[in-house]
Amino acid sequence: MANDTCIRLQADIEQIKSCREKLKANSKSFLQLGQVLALTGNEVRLKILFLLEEENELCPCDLSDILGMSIPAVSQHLRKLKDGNIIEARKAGQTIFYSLRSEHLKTLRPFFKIINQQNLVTV
Amino acid sequence: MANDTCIRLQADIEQIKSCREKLKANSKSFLQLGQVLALTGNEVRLKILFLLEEENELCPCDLSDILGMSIPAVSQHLRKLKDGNIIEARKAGQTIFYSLRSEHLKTLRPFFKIINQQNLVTV
DNA sequence: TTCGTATTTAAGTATTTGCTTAAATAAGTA
DNA sequence: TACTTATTTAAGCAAATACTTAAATACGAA
Repeated sequence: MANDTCIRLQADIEQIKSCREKLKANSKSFLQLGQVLALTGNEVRLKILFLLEEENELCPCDLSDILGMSIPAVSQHLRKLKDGNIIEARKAGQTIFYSLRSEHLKTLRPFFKIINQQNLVTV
Repeated sequence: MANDTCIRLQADIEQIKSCREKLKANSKSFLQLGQVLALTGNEVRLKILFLLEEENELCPCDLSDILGMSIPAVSQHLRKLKDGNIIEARKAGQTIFYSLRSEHLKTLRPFFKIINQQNLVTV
């Protein structure tokens, strides 16, 4: 950056200072929550998470069929969710079942609630 | 897509059908919520929303100063949030104050709650 | 061992994102 | 009127994203 003419003449210096401190105090939260929201902020992944909540567990192959997209595409989304510790894998023979991890349910539940509520309203 | 060998032999056809219907019934929600989450799934924008909740309203110039980034960069984030109907603008002379729109507070509140809770836990 | 199924990984590519710098608006002040 | 301040817009670009196809891995059955 390094360019442009600010801060404002009438800026409230105390307010700005206080805001900076709030950001600093919560920096960890912003990073962590931001990562989770970035993962859920994709329609395909949001659908996958919703389906896992509904069905308990699903495999890449079934998800591919449900979502109408290629298996590698689904697999890559699953990997991101797994890397983000939002889902976990259970192996059963040659099929792998994915399910939600309980740690992030606190964050995810409100989304599912909104989806289900809007469904009621819309119908 | 059109490639690859699925659906699974042991797939539960009824389950797959039911999942497809659930997605269809909620398609509007997935689109709308997905868009909101995509906007919040950026650390800078998450911070902006958090600050607007805390301070009620802020202008691009102050945000630029608080966040330590250029004014055009901030302005472009604000535009996205405004296009997504998450924030609104109030003009006061030559400065423009942005604030959260009440419609999406239902979606956003849980995030702020998580941020504040984690802060308590971490400290 | 060979074959088929389920999944992942890798490489390639078009699109999107988030910044930069420079220029354009818009509003108040001298 | 010209000048400063606050903001937006536009163009350019590097990095990230989300898919594609092809190849690799893992497991089970014949």
